[in-house]
Amino acid sequence: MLKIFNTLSSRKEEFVPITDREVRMYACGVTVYDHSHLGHARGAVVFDVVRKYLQRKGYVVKYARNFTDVDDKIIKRASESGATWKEIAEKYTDEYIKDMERLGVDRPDIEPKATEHIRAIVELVERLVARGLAYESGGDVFFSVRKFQGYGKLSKKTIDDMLSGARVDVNELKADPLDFVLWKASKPGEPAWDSPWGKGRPGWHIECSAMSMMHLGETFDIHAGGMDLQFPHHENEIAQAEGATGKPFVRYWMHNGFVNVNREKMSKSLGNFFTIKEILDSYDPEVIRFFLLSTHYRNPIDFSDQSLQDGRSALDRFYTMTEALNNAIGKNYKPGPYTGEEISPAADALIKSAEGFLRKFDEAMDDDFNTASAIGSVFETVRDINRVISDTELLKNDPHIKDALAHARDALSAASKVLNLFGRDPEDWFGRSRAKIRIKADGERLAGIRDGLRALGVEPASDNTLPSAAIDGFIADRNAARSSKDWKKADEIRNLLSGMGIELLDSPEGTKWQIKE
RNA sequence: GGCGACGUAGCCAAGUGGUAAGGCAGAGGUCUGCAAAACCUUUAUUCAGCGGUUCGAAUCCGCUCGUCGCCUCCA
Repeated sequence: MLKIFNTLSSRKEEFVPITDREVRMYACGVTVYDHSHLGHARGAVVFDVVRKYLQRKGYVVKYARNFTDVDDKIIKRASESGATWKEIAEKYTDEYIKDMERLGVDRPDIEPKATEHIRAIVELVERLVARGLAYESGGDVFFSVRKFQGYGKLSKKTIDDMLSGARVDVNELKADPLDFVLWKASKPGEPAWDSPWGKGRPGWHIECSAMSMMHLGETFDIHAGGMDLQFPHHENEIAQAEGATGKPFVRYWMHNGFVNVNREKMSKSLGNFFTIKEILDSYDPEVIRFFLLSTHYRNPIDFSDQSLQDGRSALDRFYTMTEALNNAIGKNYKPGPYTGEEISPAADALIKSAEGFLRKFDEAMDDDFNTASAIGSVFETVRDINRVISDTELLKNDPHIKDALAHARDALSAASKVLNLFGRDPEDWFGRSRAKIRIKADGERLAGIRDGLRALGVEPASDNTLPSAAIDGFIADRNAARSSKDWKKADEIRNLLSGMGIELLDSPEGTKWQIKE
């Protein structure tokens, strides 16, 4: 039974969708005025996993995530840079899509943009005006917060709290300081659309109410976003939607925690943010995804190089196992049909472990998408598999062990589809499928490496790269040295490659190499 | 000031009433020309502190301390 922590009730609730086998969900995306940072990535990755897990549970998921492509910050950015607001929005929309793709986030089914839904937005504002919940003032249209029963039910605030909270927006056009804007009159040069109240543009919260209801219906299942969107953004969305329809807007509200830096929220205003692009310069995208999923989505997660490096080591462990497993039973080996014969204890234990793993994985995910716990179970299975493949006698003599290993691999693969982690070919993870190796060194060390390579008969390119194929030659040289017990030369070659970040691994099957970042 | 979250080993992190998952790092061992990996053993008698409820609490209740977030655009 899937349980979801619902912000509305502040507790875990059993998930029951409105329509039997269908789930309609909406996540607040980004305002496209700048590069996206790790914090933005967290929400996208987390809700991507939510979507994939719902699919594993057999639901047909209709998933929408918006782009806010008209907004004060975009306009400001445009006036600073000389580009048009549209160019700014398009540039960062494209960039976000690319970033997310690299992080293994699938495109949502619907990616609505505010500017493409002006008509729906205007209609929603009109409905609110007609119902007496909104009023026009000087070309702006405001929502009358006090007229909406239940304002504050999501963020657990009362009207009094909000007033005593301190800073109230001073705007003489508002009838009440608590009111918020639905439609803004445009100043000359700003983006503008026709409306019953004159030329204007949408306010900050109305687009999400309008677009989600248009694509998913007036009541839908899940609405997600960052913790900081709870108030005022989502509170206002509820007021707008329920004010207009008189129906419940959303069944389950989900909010993800922040990415912190030194225990403080990563944010533009603090200037302590790392863009996805720059982190991808130093880390494999899967490392970032692993890092973001290694903590429960509602807890804060502290960003540091150390955490990322730990994640990389953990993934190394996983893919080392995968490679050994592939060597042991073959990459494409599938278990045969069960013929009814008695199975050896070792094989039986491994099959039970694989089944136990899937059960634990689903239990963890059923418990409000506990990816951290789910990943823990993955590594328990990794150890069980390693235990078996390190026992060469067992591998050789047990007729059932290959099938058992294949079962375990299948179980992991089911989990891998949900997390979109652990699913790559080890060749790719270890960097062997790259065409070129970059020598990460400079100064004297670089010169030393170049000399060493030249001595072995390979001239590095001027951009300090060399073709991956050259490594095989070095390995052959070293193995020739090893067979004549020329340990000194063998070690020289190992050290030379190690100096440029390439590690050689000897095994009975031969020597492999991998890049250690 | 109001509302809320969190505090588990050297680090990261699960665990919401039944006696502390997992990852990283460390130590010893097996294997190995060296190295790496893997495996075995080991690393929290204890879950910020103090009280309380209970046969039993990291888990429930109260208080204290500490950290953070929202209340203003923010994932």
